[in-house]
Amino acid sequence: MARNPHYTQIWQTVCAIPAGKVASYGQIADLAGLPGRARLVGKSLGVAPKEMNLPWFRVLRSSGQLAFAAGSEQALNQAGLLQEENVVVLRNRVKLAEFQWKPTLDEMLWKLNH
DNA sequence: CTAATGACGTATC
DNA sequence: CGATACGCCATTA
Repeated sequence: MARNPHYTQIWQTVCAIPAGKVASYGQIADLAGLPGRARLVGKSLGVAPKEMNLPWFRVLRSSGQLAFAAGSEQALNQAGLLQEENVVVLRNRVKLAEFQWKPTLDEMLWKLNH
């Protein structure tokens, strides 16, 4: 992997997002113990090896918009993957009020125990 | 070392 | 809601 600053921690957090739910970059950064490093989360996903089956598509902007430009390959791909998990995507954005992941203590503990 | 960059976020207008 | 500006920070040039 491209060195190892905090990428592993971020990947782990992303993996903890349950199917059918989404999280924002800032939220992931925060949960990973890296407040203010939302951009680093994006970079981490960019360099993440596909072999680990990372649910990168469950990560979007704080506004609910997909991280990619509407109409782009990646955006359409992401939207499709999300809808496979019952997540509604309209105009390249997701209704956070309904689908944003709210980590519970059990899930946090599971991640820590991992 | 300095400058630019980016799958971001918040505040303004 | 859209367009800008600025802040953040690891990484790259």
